Amino acid sequence: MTLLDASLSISEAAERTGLSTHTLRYYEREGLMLGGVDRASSSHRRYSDADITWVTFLTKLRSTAMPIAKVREYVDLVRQGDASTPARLALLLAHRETVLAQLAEINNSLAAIDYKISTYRKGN
Amino acid sequence: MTLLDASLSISEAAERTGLSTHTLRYYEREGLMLGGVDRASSSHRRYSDADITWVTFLTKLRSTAMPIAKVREYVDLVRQGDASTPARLALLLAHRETVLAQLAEINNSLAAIDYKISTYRKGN
DNA sequence: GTTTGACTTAGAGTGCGCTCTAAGTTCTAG
DNA sequence: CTAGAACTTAGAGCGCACTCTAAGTCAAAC
Repeated sequence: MTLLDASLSISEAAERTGLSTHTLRYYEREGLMLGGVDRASSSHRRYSDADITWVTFLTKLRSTAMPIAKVREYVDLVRQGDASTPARLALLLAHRETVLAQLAEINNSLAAIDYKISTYRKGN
Repeated sequence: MTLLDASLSISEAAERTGLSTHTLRYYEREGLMLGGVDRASSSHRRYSDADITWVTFLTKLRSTAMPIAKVREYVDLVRQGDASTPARLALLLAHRETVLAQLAEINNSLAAIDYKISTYRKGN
């Protein structure tokens, strides 16, 4: 098996993505990897650049509170090939709206917190 | 018992705060109410304006991902009276930093999602 | 070649924040 | 006065996203 490509062990992949090895395996079990992750020596995982790129994007979806189930929907669309591009676009646009709503709510709450901070600074 | 004050039943309080009655009772059990909630007829809860104001602020803390345990810390400080004002200020300022970090991360992820959206629009 | 540590699996366990249930009590409308 | 809705409690249950465990296999260094 050539290791000349940029493939990584699971612990290296964990380090590069900021996830734990447990979480990487969990995501794979949950069907969140686009294709199967390659195996070296027919057992240890080898993460390709494409795998890392995908996991990185996946963490962007997760960090904007996309549920695992919706990530899986997206993955299923990707697996269906080019024909699903409009559906993927629609899914991401819908998610974008929920992210904007999140941001609005957090900013709104932050304003209330800042107001309270200002009252404490003034000495109540 | 006078009902001339603006006190609300738990279902009215739920409606005004956007929480469920279950959640309002849960918060109370968890020690997140500043004082005990008044009781009418020695059993049913009556929420005062101050209670509603507090619950509203509490939801701002929660919607910015402050854990229940930290909200309780804040509540405990409030119960200690004016002497705890500096500690409360410090707690809120620290939380403010985590909120700013949250916002930065979400915005960063949103940029990646927007980029992906743009590739789908261009036809990959 | 053997040790040490990283890897494998299936499945159990955890922490958080609710959410619901059951059995009983109280309020309100007619 | 009575029916039905809303309330009470203590405690069990749930959904999500991990996180860990156990028992075993594999690999890199000596």
